[in-house]
Amino acid sequence: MTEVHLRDALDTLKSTGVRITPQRHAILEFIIQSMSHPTADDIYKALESKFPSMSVATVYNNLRVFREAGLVKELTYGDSSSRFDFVTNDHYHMICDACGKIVDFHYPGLDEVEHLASHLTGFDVSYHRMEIYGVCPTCKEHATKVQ
Amino acid sequence: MTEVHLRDALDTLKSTGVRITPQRHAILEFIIQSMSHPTADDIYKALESKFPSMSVATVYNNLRVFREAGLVKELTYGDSSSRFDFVTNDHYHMICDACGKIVDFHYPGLDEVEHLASHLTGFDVSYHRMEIYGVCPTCKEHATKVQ
DNA sequence: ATACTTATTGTAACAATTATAATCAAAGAA
DNA sequence: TTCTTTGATTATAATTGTTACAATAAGTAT
Repeated sequence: MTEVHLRDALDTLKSTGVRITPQRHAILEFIIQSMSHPTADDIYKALESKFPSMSVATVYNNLRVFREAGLVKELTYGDSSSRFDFVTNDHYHMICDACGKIVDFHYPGLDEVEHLASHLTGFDVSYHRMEIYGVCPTCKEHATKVQ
Repeated sequence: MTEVHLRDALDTLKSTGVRITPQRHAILEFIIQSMSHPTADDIYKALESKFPSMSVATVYNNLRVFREAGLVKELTYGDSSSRFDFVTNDHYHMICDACGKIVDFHYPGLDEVEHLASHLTGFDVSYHRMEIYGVCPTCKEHATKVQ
């Protein structure tokens, strides 16, 4: 699964004339196989043993390249730094208010909402995103133990 | 309408023991009557004629106070700074990819999605947010003219 | 090989936000 | 009232995520 995604992603890059460097390959691979919506710094730290001389700027540069190619989405929440999510099929995010963990879940597209919104506002809709906030099972358990 | 909201908000603050200073009153009033989801800097600039000596820190401090009291929500998008939205009844945001304008629209709560997500992930849900992206009527018109 | 383009690196700059310390204002107790 | 305490504001320094820039390195094509 991961391999298929990676191969597709590399094809997409190649077809748009973007050179595939070892750094780019590694960053992309990390985002795809990591299920954790990493920050730029997460990626930087995860790869520094493999690429000791890689600059943070390279991570940011390439995240921008990937974003422009439509391969990753940038997620900004209240906390300091952006998280990056590999674009596969439609899914939404469940975010724990206590520990910040992000869990994906799938739901059939909210076409009806998009249509209504478009009708009400006159916008041409391109996409939407949704986040649900709450407390994850682990934090719930912890909270009840603490009491 | 605005006045009612402001009075309610001040009551909420009073009931939680938060002192209502002239700055707080002005910031709250501005957020409520402004329909534009202002940034901290927008608020600071808008009030500097009224409070020439007010510090940016005061704006940030009080936005945090209001957020903790549940009066405002912080919205973070890709762009640099957070926007602040007075909490009234459930609504979502339509955002223009071209000019960044944010337009509210109302939609009956997405209870079904919340329930499914809760069931799938085991989270206790507290709330959700959704943004729809697209191109606003003004930018559409402009784009066609430019061609 | 040579020239040309593109990517990476290292570092400086920037901008939003937060932390800190000092001053100021309000509220309560004596 | 005056004193004391608490909380708010101010001004500024520090922090942090991100971007800009110039120099170097690596590919690509002629």
